[in-house]
Amino acid sequence: MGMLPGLIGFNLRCAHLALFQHFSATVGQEDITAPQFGTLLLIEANPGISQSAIAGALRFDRSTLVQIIDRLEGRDLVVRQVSPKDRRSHALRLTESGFALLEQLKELAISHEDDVAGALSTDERDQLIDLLKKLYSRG
Amino acid sequence: MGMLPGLIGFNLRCAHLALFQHFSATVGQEDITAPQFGTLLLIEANPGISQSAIAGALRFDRSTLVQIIDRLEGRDLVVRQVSPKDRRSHALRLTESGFALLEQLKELAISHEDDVAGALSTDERDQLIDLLKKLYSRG
DNA sequence: TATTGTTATACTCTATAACTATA
DNA sequence: TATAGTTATAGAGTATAACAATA
Repeated sequence: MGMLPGLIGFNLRCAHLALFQHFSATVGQEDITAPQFGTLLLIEANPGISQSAIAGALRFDRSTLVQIIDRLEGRDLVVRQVSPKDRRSHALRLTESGFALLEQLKELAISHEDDVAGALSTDERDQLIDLLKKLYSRG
Repeated sequence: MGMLPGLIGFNLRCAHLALFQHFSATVGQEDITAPQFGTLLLIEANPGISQSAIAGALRFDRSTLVQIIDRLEGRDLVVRQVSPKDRRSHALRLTESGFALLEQLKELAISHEDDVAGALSTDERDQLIDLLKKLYSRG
């Protein structure tokens, strides 16, 4: 395998691929992608949040958020309301079905998480998250 | 941010994104993507390797390898030879320019690696790779 | 029958650039 | 002049399905 197994990038790629596939097979049963799931969580935690704020938090372009919200709104999980404070921006909220689905998704996500972290102890899991945060929290 | 910061998947995604962008800005100067780089390394380490073997090692579909090799062959970095052992398969080898470019790429990759791992100690770096391997080496 | 590579095709994810409405 | 969102478009990355040649 040459130098590949010693590179952070290669191992990150493999892990990301494996997790992504497992996510699709579990949480994805409900036809939700990881960016969509993250968006729903942010709206739940911050009712009335704007598209740009989500884009900033998830490190996406504004135009990418348009498409994510389009799909979620098309499925009646999210509504765009005109913000009373700034009429350029949209205040996003979960619908009833949005809340209901998100509850299911969170349960699926937890069992997905437990499943993929099955090979790790609790300490190792915390360590891993810590190291990953260090990796992307600067630069 | 809701439950996001506590999820392995979210942190893996952010780290992967950050590394991918850094890779593009450094190793990618030579118009080489991560899968192309991995492919070149595998061919160098295993002259005469087949497309399917690479696909297996990198966890890609066979049809994806066709396109990767197409691009590398189009740039005269790799050649497809008919395998003497199994005339269905292609024995892949680096060209002179392939070898030359790969030398440059390896240097770039090492400094890319040092750069992104700058926030980590040597121990932490080894730990991270170890934990990532555990994550994808089963299931 | 099974496997290697190929083709044609399509889908997802993401971004860029130009636009509008509002600030 | 700057910002929020939108549109149209494009590119990268990857996969599926059907096919030819070979095993």
